[in-house]
Amino acid sequence: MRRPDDRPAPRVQPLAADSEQEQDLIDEGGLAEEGLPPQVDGDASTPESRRLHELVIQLGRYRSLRDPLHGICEDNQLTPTQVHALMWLGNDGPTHVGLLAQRIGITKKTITGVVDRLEAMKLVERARDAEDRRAVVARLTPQGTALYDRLNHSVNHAMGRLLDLLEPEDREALFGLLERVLKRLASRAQTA
Amino acid sequence: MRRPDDRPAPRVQPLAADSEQEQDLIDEGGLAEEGLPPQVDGDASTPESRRLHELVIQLGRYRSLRDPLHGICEDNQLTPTQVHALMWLGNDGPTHVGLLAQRIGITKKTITGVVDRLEAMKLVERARDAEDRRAVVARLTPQGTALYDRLNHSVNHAMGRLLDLLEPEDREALFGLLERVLKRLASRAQTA
DNA sequence: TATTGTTATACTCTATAACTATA
DNA sequence: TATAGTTATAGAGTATAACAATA
Repeated sequence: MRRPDDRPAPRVQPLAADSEQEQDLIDEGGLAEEGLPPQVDGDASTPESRRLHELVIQLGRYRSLRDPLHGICEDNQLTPTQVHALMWLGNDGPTHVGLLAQRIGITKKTITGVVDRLEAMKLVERARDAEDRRAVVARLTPQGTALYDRLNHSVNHAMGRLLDLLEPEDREALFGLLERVLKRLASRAQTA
Repeated sequence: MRRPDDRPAPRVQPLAADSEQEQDLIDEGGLAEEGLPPQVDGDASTPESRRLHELVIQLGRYRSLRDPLHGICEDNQLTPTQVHALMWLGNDGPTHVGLLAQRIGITKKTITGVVDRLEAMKLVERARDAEDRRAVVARLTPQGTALYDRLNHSVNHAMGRLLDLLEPEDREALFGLLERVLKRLASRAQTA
Protein backbone atom coordinates (compact mmCIF):
# COMPACT_ATOMS: atom_id res chain seq x y z
CA MET A 1 0.00 0.00 0.00
CA ARG A 2 2.65 2.47 0.94
CA ARG A 3 4.95 1.37 -1.80
CA PRO A 4 3.11 0.40 -4.96
CA ASP A 5 6.36 1.21 -6.69
CA ASP A 6 8.14 -1.84 -5.33
CA ARG A 7 6.47 -4.69 -7.00
CA PRO A 8 3.61 -5.23 -9.42
CA ALA A 9 1.70 -7.32 -6.88
CA PRO A 10 2.01 -10.83 -8.27
CA ARG A 11 -1.33 -12.07 -7.05
CA VAL A 12 -1.21 -14.70 -9.72
CA GLN A 13 1.28 -17.44 -9.22
CA PRO A 14 3.10 -18.81 -12.27
CA LEU A 15 0.22 -21.23 -12.72
CA ALA A 16 2.55 -24.19 -12.82
CA ALA A 17 0.76 -27.27 -13.97
CA ASP A 18 -0.26 -28.78 -10.67
CA SER A 19 -1.14 -32.40 -10.97
CA GLU A 20 -2.02 -33.09 -7.38
CA GLN A 21 -4.91 -30.66 -7.43
CA GLU A 22 -5.83 -30.77 -3.76
CA GLN A 23 -9.28 -29.62 -4.72
CA ASP A 24 -10.41 -28.48 -1.29
CA LEU A 25 -13.94 -28.34 -2.62
CA ILE A 26 -15.33 -25.02 -1.66
CA ASP A 27 -18.92 -25.43 -2.82
CA GLU A 28 -18.44 -22.85 -5.56
CA GLY A 29 -20.15 -19.94 -3.89
CA GLY A 30 -23.47 -18.96 -5.38
CA LEU A 31 -22.76 -17.10 -8.56
CA ALA A 32 -19.88 -19.18 -9.79
CA GLU A 33 -19.12 -19.74 -13.38
CA GLU A 34 -17.09 -22.39 -15.13
CA GLY A 35 -14.04 -20.48 -16.33
CA LEU A 36 -13.84 -17.32 -18.37
CA PRO A 37 -16.47 -16.88 -21.02
CA PRO A 38 -14.81 -18.77 -23.83
CA GLN A 39 -16.84 -17.89 -26.85
CA VAL A 40 -20.09 -16.38 -25.60
CA ASP A 41 -21.94 -19.50 -24.68
CA GLY A 42 -25.46 -19.07 -25.87
CA ASP A 43 -27.62 -18.35 -22.85
CA ALA A 44 -24.99 -16.32 -21.04
CA SER A 45 -26.88 -13.07 -21.26
CA THR A 46 -30.63 -12.86 -21.75
CA PRO A 47 -33.04 -9.97 -21.44
CA GLU A 48 -34.20 -11.41 -18.15
CA SER A 49 -30.73 -11.87 -16.73
CA ARG A 50 -29.80 -8.34 -17.71
CA ARG A 51 -33.00 -7.04 -16.15
CA LEU A 52 -32.21 -8.74 -12.86
CA HIS A 53 -28.65 -7.48 -12.99
CA GLU A 54 -29.85 -3.95 -13.53
CA LEU A 55 -32.25 -4.17 -10.59
CA VAL A 56 -29.49 -5.43 -8.33
CA ILE A 57 -27.25 -2.55 -9.36
CA GLN A 58 -30.00 -0.10 -8.53
CA LEU A 59 -30.33 -1.70 -5.10
CA GLY A 60 -26.58 -1.30 -4.69
CA ARG A 61 -26.97 2.45 -4.92
CA TYR A 62 -28.99 2.46 -1.72
CA ARG A 63 -27.11 -0.12 0.30
CA SER A 64 -23.78 -1.72 -0.33
CA LEU A 65 -24.07 -5.15 -1.90
CA ARG A 66 -20.81 -6.29 -0.38
CA ASP A 67 -21.27 -7.65 3.12
CA PRO A 68 -24.90 -7.31 4.24
CA LEU A 69 -23.86 -8.16 7.80
CA HIS A 70 -21.57 -5.15 8.05
CA GLY A 71 -23.54 -3.34 10.72
CA ILE A 72 -23.92 -6.39 12.90
CA CYS A 73 -20.22 -7.17 12.62
CA GLU A 74 -19.26 -3.67 13.62
CA ASP A 75 -21.63 -3.53 16.55
CA ASN A 76 -20.09 -6.68 17.97
CA GLN A 77 -16.48 -6.09 16.99
CA LEU A 78 -16.41 -9.19 14.83
CA THR A 79 -15.48 -9.85 11.23
CA PRO A 80 -18.02 -11.17 8.71
CA THR A 81 -16.28 -14.53 8.66
CA GLN A 82 -16.47 -14.78 12.43
CA VAL A 83 -20.15 -13.90 12.46
CA HIS A 84 -20.89 -16.56 9.86
CA ALA A 85 -18.92 -19.14 11.82
CA LEU A 86 -20.76 -18.36 15.05
CA MET A 87 -24.14 -18.38 13.34
CA TRP A 88 -23.58 -21.78 11.76
CA LEU A 89 -22.27 -23.26 14.99
CA GLY A 90 -25.27 -21.88 16.86
CA ASN A 91 -27.66 -23.19 14.26
CA ASP A 92 -26.21 -26.61 13.72
CA GLY A 93 -24.42 -27.34 16.99
CA PRO A 94 -20.96 -28.94 17.08
CA THR A 95 -19.61 -29.23 13.55
CA HIS A 96 -16.54 -30.64 11.82
CA VAL A 97 -14.30 -27.71 10.97
CA GLY A 98 -14.14 -28.91 7.37
CA LEU A 99 -17.91 -28.69 6.99
CA LEU A 100 -17.87 -25.35 8.74
CA ALA A 101 -15.37 -24.08 6.17
CA GLN A 102 -17.66 -25.29 3.38
CA ARG A 103 -20.68 -23.54 4.89
CA ILE A 104 -18.78 -20.28 5.23
CA GLY A 105 -17.23 -20.57 1.80
CA ILE A 106 -13.53 -20.71 2.71
CA THR A 107 -10.91 -23.43 2.44
CA LYS A 108 -9.74 -25.90 5.04
CA LYS A 109 -6.47 -24.03 5.29
CA THR A 110 -8.27 -20.85 6.20
CA ILE A 111 -10.72 -22.27 8.70
CA THR A 112 -7.86 -23.28 10.97
CA GLY A 113 -6.87 -19.68 11.62
CA VAL A 114 -10.47 -18.55 11.98
CA VAL A 115 -11.20 -21.17 14.62
CA ASP A 116 -7.85 -20.40 16.28
CA ARG A 117 -8.90 -16.82 16.85
CA LEU A 118 -12.42 -17.66 18.00
CA GLU A 119 -10.88 -20.13 20.42
CA ALA A 120 -8.51 -17.47 21.70
CA MET A 121 -11.57 -15.29 22.32
CA LYS A 122 -13.08 -18.13 24.37
CA LEU A 123 -16.10 -18.24 22.05
CA VAL A 124 -15.39 -21.67 20.54
CA GLU A 125 -13.79 -24.93 21.66
CA ARG A 126 -12.14 -27.70 19.67
CA ALA A 127 -12.36 -31.43 20.28
CA ARG A 128 -11.35 -34.58 18.41
CA ASP A 129 -14.17 -36.61 16.92
CA ALA A 130 -14.22 -39.97 18.72
CA GLU A 131 -15.57 -41.77 15.64
CA ASP A 132 -12.97 -40.45 13.20
CA ARG A 133 -9.82 -39.44 15.04
CA ARG A 134 -8.64 -37.38 12.08
CA ALA A 135 -11.56 -34.97 12.35
CA VAL A 136 -11.87 -31.94 14.61
CA VAL A 137 -15.20 -30.74 15.93
CA ALA A 138 -15.83 -27.11 16.87
CA ARG A 139 -18.53 -26.06 19.30
CA LEU A 140 -19.66 -22.87 21.03
CA THR A 141 -18.63 -22.19 24.62
CA PRO A 142 -21.27 -20.76 26.98
CA GLN A 143 -19.91 -17.31 26.13
CA GLY A 144 -20.12 -18.16 22.47
CA THR A 145 -23.70 -19.29 22.87
CA ALA A 146 -24.61 -16.07 24.63
CA LEU A 147 -23.09 -14.07 21.80
CA TYR A 148 -24.85 -16.24 19.24
CA ASP A 149 -28.16 -15.42 20.89
CA ARG A 150 -27.43 -11.72 20.52
CA LEU A 151 -26.35 -12.12 16.91
CA ASN A 152 -29.44 -14.14 16.11
CA HIS A 153 -31.56 -11.39 17.56
CA SER A 154 -29.77 -8.79 15.45
CA VAL A 155 -30.24 -10.79 12.28
CA ASN A 156 -33.93 -11.26 12.99
CA HIS A 157 -34.22 -7.54 13.50
CA ALA A 158 -32.46 -6.91 10.20
CA MET A 159 -34.78 -9.34 8.43
CA GLY A 160 -37.69 -7.40 9.86
CA ARG A 161 -36.34 -4.13 8.52
CA LEU A 162 -35.98 -5.75 5.14
CA LEU A 163 -39.59 -6.94 5.24
CA ASP A 164 -40.62 -3.41 6.12
CA LEU A 165 -39.79 -2.53 2.53
CA LEU A 166 -42.45 -4.95 1.27
CA GLU A 167 -46.21 -4.87 1.17
CA PRO A 168 -47.88 -7.82 2.94
CA GLU A 169 -48.71 -9.46 -0.40
CA ASP A 170 -45.12 -9.13 -1.52
CA ARG A 171 -43.92 -10.72 1.68
CA GLU A 172 -46.06 -13.76 1.08
CA ALA A 173 -44.90 -13.84 -2.53
CA LEU A 174 -41.28 -13.76 -1.35
CA PHE A 175 -41.79 -16.60 1.10
CA GLY A 176 -43.48 -18.75 -1.50
CA LEU A 177 -40.81 -17.99 -4.04
CA LEU A 178 -38.01 -18.92 -1.67
CA GLU A 179 -39.77 -22.11 -0.68
CA ARG A 180 -40.08 -23.17 -4.30
CA VAL A 181 -36.40 -22.39 -4.87
CA LEU A 182 -35.49 -24.54 -1.88
CA LYS A 183 -37.66 -27.37 -3.12
CA ARG A 184 -35.98 -27.25 -6.48
CA LEU A 185 -32.51 -27.16 -4.94
CA ALA A 186 -33.43 -30.14 -2.79
CA SER A 187 -34.60 -32.21 -5.74
CA ARG A 188 -31.52 -31.25 -7.72
CA ALA A 189 -29.28 -32.32 -4.86
CA GLN A 190 -31.06 -35.65 -4.69
CA THR A 191 -30.65 -36.51 -8.34
CA ALA A 192 -27.01 -35.42 -8.25
CA MET B 1 1.18 6.00 -8.17
CA ARG B 2 -0.78 6.76 -5.07
CA ARG B 3 -0.50 10.51 -5.45
CA PRO B 4 -1.58 12.07 -8.74
CA ASP B 5 0.72 14.91 -7.89
CA ASP B 6 3.89 14.25 -6.02
CA ARG B 7 4.49 14.86 -2.38
CA PRO B 8 6.98 13.76 0.25
CA ALA B 9 5.79 10.94 2.45
CA PRO B 10 4.99 12.30 5.89
CA ARG B 11 6.18 10.56 9.02
CA VAL B 12 4.19 8.94 11.73
CA GLN B 13 4.23 10.19 15.26
CA PRO B 14 3.39 8.70 18.65
CA LEU B 15 -0.28 7.99 18.97
CA ALA B 16 -2.29 10.04 21.40
CA ALA B 17 -5.85 10.09 22.64
CA ASP B 18 -8.00 11.32 19.80
CA SER B 19 -11.19 13.17 20.46
CA GLU B 20 -11.87 14.36 16.97
CA GLN B 21 -13.73 11.24 15.85
CA GLU B 22 -13.33 11.39 12.12
CA GLN B 23 -16.58 9.55 11.49
CA ASP B 24 -15.93 8.40 7.92
CA LEU B 25 -19.58 7.65 7.30
CA ILE B 26 -19.78 4.26 5.72
CA ASP B 27 -23.44 4.12 4.70
CA GLU B 28 -24.18 1.46 7.30
CA GLY B 29 -24.20 -1.57 5.04
CA GLY B 30 -27.55 -3.19 4.53
CA LEU B 31 -28.48 -5.07 7.66
CA ALA B 32 -27.14 -2.66 10.21
CA GLU B 33 -28.55 -2.26 13.65
CA GLU B 34 -28.28 0.53 16.16
CA GLY B 35 -26.12 -0.98 18.88
CA LEU B 36 -26.60 -4.16 20.84
CA PRO B 37 -30.16 -5.16 21.64
CA PRO B 38 -30.60 -3.17 24.81
CA GLN B 39 -33.87 -4.40 26.20
CA VAL B 40 -35.56 -6.37 23.41
CA ASP B 41 -37.05 -3.56 21.43
CA GLY B 42 -40.52 -4.61 20.52
CA ASP B 43 -40.56 -5.54 16.86
CA ALA B 44 -37.06 -6.98 16.84
CA SER B 45 -38.25 -10.51 16.15
CA THR B 46 -41.57 -11.33 14.53
CA PRO B 47 -42.94 -14.57 13.10
CA GLU B 48 -42.32 -13.17 9.64
CA SER B 49 -38.75 -12.09 10.31
CA ARG B 50 -37.97 -15.48 11.82
CA ARG B 51 -39.53 -17.19 8.84
CA LEU B 52 -37.37 -15.23 6.43
CA HIS B 53 -34.31 -15.89 8.53
CA GLU B 54 -35.02 -19.61 8.49
CA LEU B 55 -35.44 -19.64 4.72
CA VAL B 56 -32.14 -17.85 4.27
CA ILE B 57 -30.40 -20.37 6.50
CA GLN B 58 -31.81 -23.19 4.42
CA LEU B 59 -30.48 -21.52 1.30
CA GLY B 60 -27.09 -21.27 2.99
CA ARG B 61 -26.94 -25.06 3.17
CA TYR B 62 -26.87 -25.21 -0.63
CA ARG B 63 -24.64 -22.27 -1.41
CA SER B 64 -22.50 -20.20 0.87
CA LEU B 65 -24.13 -16.93 1.87
CA ARG B 66 -20.79 -15.21 2.31
CA ASP B 67 -19.52 -13.81 -0.94
CA PRO B 68 -21.86 -14.65 -3.83
CA LEU B 69 -19.23 -13.49 -6.30
CA HIS B 70 -16.72 -16.07 -5.12
CA GLY B 71 -16.61 -18.04 -8.33
CA ILE B 72 -16.22 -14.99 -10.52
CA CYS B 73 -13.45 -13.64 -8.30
CA GLU B 74 -11.56 -16.90 -8.43
CA ASP B 75 -11.90 -17.26 -12.20
CA ASN B 76 -10.35 -13.86 -12.68
CA GLN B 77 -7.80 -13.90 -9.85
CA LEU B 78 -9.44 -10.95 -8.17
CA THR B 79 -10.72 -10.30 -4.68
CA PRO B 80 -14.40 -9.53 -4.02
CA THR B 81 -13.53 -5.93 -3.20
CA GLN B 82 -11.66 -5.55 -6.46
CA VAL B 83 -14.55 -7.00 -8.45
CA HIS B 84 -16.99 -4.63 -6.81
CA ALA B 85 -14.72 -1.67 -7.52
CA LEU B 86 -14.34 -2.58 -11.18
CA MET B 87 -18.06 -3.18 -11.60
CA TRP B 88 -18.98 0.19 -10.13
CA LEU B 89 -16.39 2.00 -12.21
CA GLY B 90 -17.64 0.23 -15.31
CA ASN B 91 -21.23 1.04 -14.53
CA ASP B 92 -20.87 4.63 -13.43
CA GLY B 93 -17.76 5.79 -15.25
CA PRO B 94 -15.09 7.92 -13.53
CA THR B 95 -15.93 8.26 -9.85
CA HIS B 96 -14.56 10.05 -6.79
CA VAL B 97 -12.73 7.47 -4.74
CA GLY B 98 -14.72 8.49 -1.68
CA LEU B 99 -18.00 7.66 -3.39
CA LEU B 100 -16.49 4.46 -4.67
CA ALA B 101 -15.64 3.49 -1.10
CA GLN B 102 -19.21 4.18 -0.06
CA ARG B 103 -20.62 2.06 -2.88
CA ILE B 104 -18.36 -0.83 -1.98
CA GLY B 105 -18.99 -0.45 1.72
CA ILE B 106 -15.47 0.30 2.97
CA THR B 107 -13.85 3.37 4.48
CA LYS B 108 -11.86 6.12 2.82
CA LYS B 109 -8.73 4.77 4.45
CA THR B 110 -9.27 1.40 2.86
CA ILE B 111 -10.15 2.55 -0.63
CA THR B 112 -6.71 4.11 -1.02
CA GLY B 113 -4.97 0.74 -0.86
CA VAL B 114 -7.56 -0.92 -3.05
CA VAL B 115 -7.12 1.66 -5.79
CA ASP B 116 -3.34 1.50 -5.31
CA ARG B 117 -3.36 -2.18 -6.20
CA LEU B 118 -5.78 -1.82 -9.10
CA GLU B 119 -3.56 0.96 -10.41
CA ALA B 120 -0.48 -1.24 -10.08
CA MET B 121 -2.34 -3.85 -12.13
CA LYS B 122 -2.94 -1.19 -14.82
CA LEU B 123 -6.68 -1.64 -14.52
CA VAL B 124 -7.46 1.79 -13.05
CA GLU B 125 -6.06 5.29 -13.27
CA ARG B 126 -6.21 8.22 -10.86
CA ALA B 127 -6.62 11.92 -11.63
CA ARG B 128 -7.32 15.09 -9.69
CA ASP B 129 -10.77 16.56 -10.06
CA ALA B 130 -10.38 19.95 -11.72
CA GLU B 131 -13.44 21.35 -9.96
CA ASP B 132 -12.42 20.36 -6.46
CA ARG B 133 -8.67 19.95 -6.23
CA ARG B 134 -9.00 17.95 -3.03
CA ALA B 135 -10.87 15.14 -4.74
CA VAL B 136 -9.41 12.22 -6.67
CA VAL B 137 -11.25 10.56 -9.53
CA ALA B 138 -10.69 6.92 -10.46
CA ARG B 139 -11.43 5.55 -13.92
CA LEU B 140 -10.89 2.33 -15.81
CA THR B 141 -7.99 1.97 -18.22
CA PRO B 142 -8.65 0.25 -21.56
CA GLN B 143 -7.44 -2.97 -19.95
CA GLY B 144 -9.75 -2.35 -17.03
CA THR B 145 -12.66 -1.78 -19.38
CA ALA B 146 -11.92 -5.03 -21.18
CA LEU B 147 -11.89 -6.89 -17.88
CA TYR B 148 -15.10 -5.14 -16.82
CA ASP B 149 -16.78 -6.41 -19.96
CA ARG B 150 -15.79 -9.95 -19.05
CA LEU B 151 -16.95 -9.56 -15.47
CA ASN B 152 -20.23 -8.08 -16.59
CA HIS B 153 -20.75 -11.06 -18.82
CA SER B 154 -20.02 -13.44 -15.96
CA VAL B 155 -22.45 -11.70 -13.65
CA ASN B 156 -25.15 -11.80 -16.30
CA HIS B 157 -24.53 -15.48 -16.71
CA ALA B 158 -24.77 -15.98 -12.95
CA MET B 159 -28.04 -14.05 -12.85
CA GLY B 160 -29.33 -16.35 -15.54
CA ARG B 161 -28.44 -19.41 -13.53
CA LEU B 162 -30.25 -17.94 -10.58
CA LEU B 163 -33.34 -17.33 -12.68
CA ASP B 164 -33.15 -20.95 -13.82
CA LEU B 165 -34.28 -21.84 -10.32
CA LEU B 166 -37.53 -19.94 -10.81
CA GLU B 167 -40.67 -20.62 -12.79
CA PRO B 168 -41.55 -17.89 -15.30
CA GLU B 169 -44.31 -16.60 -13.04
CA ASP B 170 -41.92 -16.39 -10.13
CA ARG B 171 -39.44 -14.48 -12.23
CA GLU B 172 -42.02 -11.85 -13.03
CA ALA B 173 -43.03 -11.77 -9.37
CA LEU B 174 -39.42 -11.21 -8.39
CA PHE B 175 -38.95 -8.36 -10.87
CA GLY B 176 -42.12 -6.65 -9.70
CA LEU B 177 -41.16 -7.09 -6.09
CA LEU B 178 -37.73 -5.59 -6.59
CA GLU B 179 -39.13 -2.69 -8.53
CA ARG B 180 -41.54 -1.87 -5.72
CA VAL B 181 -38.69 -2.07 -3.20
CA LEU B 182 -36.66 0.34 -5.31
CA LYS B 183 -39.58 2.71 -5.60
CA ARG B 184 -39.98 2.70 -1.85
CA LEU B 185 -36.29 3.26 -1.28
CA ALA B 186 -36.37 6.17 -3.70
CA SER B 187 -39.26 7.87 -1.96
CA ARG B 188 -37.63 7.32 1.42
CA ALA B 189 -34.42 8.89 0.17
CA GLN B 190 -36.35 11.89 -1.09
CA THR B 191 -38.11 12.63 2.18
CA ALA B 192 -34.87 12.16 4.12
C1' DT C 1 -3.43 -44.40 -1.03
C1' DA C 2 -6.93 -40.97 0.39
C1' DT C 3 -8.78 -37.82 3.82
C1' DT C 4 -8.77 -34.37 7.75
C1' DG C 5 -6.36 -30.68 9.68
C1' DT C 6 -2.31 -27.97 10.67
C1' DT C 7 1.85 -25.14 9.71
C1' DA C 8 4.53 -21.69 7.12
C1' DT C 9 4.49 -18.09 3.83
C1' DA C 10 2.88 -14.22 1.39
C1' DC C 11 -0.46 -11.32 0.06
C1' DT C 12 -5.00 -8.50 0.45
C1' DC C 13 -8.51 -6.34 3.30
C1' DT C 14 -9.75 -3.48 6.99
C1' DA C 15 -10.09 -0.05 10.76
C1' DT C 16 -7.64 3.32 13.62
C1' DA C 17 -4.88 7.41 14.24
C1' DA C 18 -2.42 11.22 12.40
C1' DC C 19 -1.42 14.03 8.64
C1' DT C 20 -1.66 17.18 4.08
C1' DA C 21 -3.99 19.89 0.82
C1' DT C 22 -7.97 22.22 -0.45
C1' DA C 23 -12.42 24.56 0.43
C1' DT D 1 -13.21 24.82 10.64
C1' DA D 2 -14.62 21.06 7.56
C1' DT D 3 -13.78 17.90 3.71
C1' DA D 4 -11.13 14.54 0.50
C1' DG D 5 -7.38 11.55 0.46
C1' DT D 6 -3.05 9.53 1.96
C1' DT D 7 0.24 7.42 5.20
C1' DA D 8 1.61 4.17 8.75
C1' DT D 9 0.44 0.42 11.61
C1' DA D 10 -1.53 -3.76 13.20
C1' DG D 11 -4.45 -7.53 12.82
C1' DA D 12 -7.64 -10.58 10.27
C1' DG D 13 -8.75 -13.12 5.99
C1' DT D 14 -7.19 -15.90 2.21
C1' DA D 15 -4.84 -19.28 -0.93
C1' DT D 16 -0.78 -22.15 -1.89
C1' DA D 17 2.45 -25.70 -0.67
C1' DA D 18 4.25 -29.01 2.42
C1' DC D 19 3.29 -31.81 6.15
C1' DA D 20 1.13 -34.99 10.03
C1' DA D 21 -2.06 -38.30 11.69
C1' DT D 22 -5.67 -41.33 10.76
C1' DA D 23 -8.49 -44.25 7.78
